[in-house]
Amino acid sequence: MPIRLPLVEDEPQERRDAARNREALLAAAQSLIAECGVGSITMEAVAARAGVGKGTVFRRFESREGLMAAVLDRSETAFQAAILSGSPPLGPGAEPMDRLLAFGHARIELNLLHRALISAAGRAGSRSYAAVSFTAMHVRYLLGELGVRGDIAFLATALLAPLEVPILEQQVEIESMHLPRITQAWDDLVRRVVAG
Amino acid sequence: MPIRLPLVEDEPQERRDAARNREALLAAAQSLIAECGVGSITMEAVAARAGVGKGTVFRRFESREGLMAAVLDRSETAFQAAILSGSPPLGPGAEPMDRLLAFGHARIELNLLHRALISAAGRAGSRSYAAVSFTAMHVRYLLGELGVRGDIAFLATALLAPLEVPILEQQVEIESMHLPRITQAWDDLVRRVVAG
DNA sequence: GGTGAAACGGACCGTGGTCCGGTTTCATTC
DNA sequence: GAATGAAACCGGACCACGGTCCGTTTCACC
Repeated sequence: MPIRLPLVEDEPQERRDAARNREALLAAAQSLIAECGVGSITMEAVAARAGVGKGTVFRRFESREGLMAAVLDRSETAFQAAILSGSPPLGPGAEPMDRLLAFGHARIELNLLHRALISAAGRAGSRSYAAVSFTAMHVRYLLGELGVRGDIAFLATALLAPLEVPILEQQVEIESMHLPRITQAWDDLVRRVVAG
Repeated sequence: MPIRLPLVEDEPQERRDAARNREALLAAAQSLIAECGVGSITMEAVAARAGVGKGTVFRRFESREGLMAAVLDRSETAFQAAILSGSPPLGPGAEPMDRLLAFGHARIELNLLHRALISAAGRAGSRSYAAVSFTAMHVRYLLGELGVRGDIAFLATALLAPLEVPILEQQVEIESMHLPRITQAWDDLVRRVVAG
């Protein structure tokens, strides 16, 4: 029997039933979302499908937003992996400008694809510390590589802000903009910002 | 007795009791918000203070968001008036660039000031058709005056997006940016976009 | 198998939102 | 200026769902 060494990132140690329940809950949530849509699933339904009590759901995920954020996390992780170690131009190896534009296009499509889930995740979701951090850091890094002068942290935020779900939704639904126009206009914005 | 001519903007005619109740509800909401904060007031409390039933609140304002949006509307109207007919540089008379920068600064401060209310108003609030329309139209107009080429509708949105409450909150609370830095960085963004 | 800590579950609560029978208001008519 | 009828409004009981609480059960370790 292996002795459990207390490593650096040794979290408070998740019990086996807890881990099983978390997996069951995530799977239940995912399948229910696929069936009924994000908006019309209830926490009680998720708990029932996972075969646990409602209290357990809130113990694991804090809130509805927390659960949604956890579900969202899977695809978001894949996206991060594509950036960190995927193929160019999204991944490393391409010119910074190409990477930046590729990033924007991917982000737009992803945000539109998961907009219901992202909205439901609210502040716990892509806006959460880790996700914002990663996304913002990546854009900041690319802006740095491009030799952009000025308040890079704010400029990164400014480039990302129009890609956020509420704004994208407004463009698509109220202004009747379509995807090609948005991506093209965003490219133009990037070039203006980079050109300085 | 004056004959009621069917004017162009003749709405379905609000009954006197309905008007009275709407005023009472708005006043009640405003005072309750001032006392307890936006987050902790309930629709029932607003109804009680206004001396009406809960059903009436929802009849008049559709939803919690709708009520918040209605409360917000007052200061928002004043802001619009300041732009349309106030003194420069916010109002007409100044150079377009000065007006644009003044607009941004005012918008930032207003969004931070009313952030709780704006968030509570959600999609029914400053994001609503009329408000977005006005704000976006004004920025588009100024960009046009400045001779900016390109997709002006998108560029206006892109300039406005980083001023939205969730992003502003993120900057202030997580990134620890302070107001002067934000306004200065936004000015820089504007100049880059206008310079093309 | 004993023990303490952690997780479980479902009854319970508060609040946003709906519904519908009763009431008020207002234009019209006399 | 009183009667009238119908549309609009009112109110509070009611519902659904997110979130909490706490007695009970399970787990990991000894």
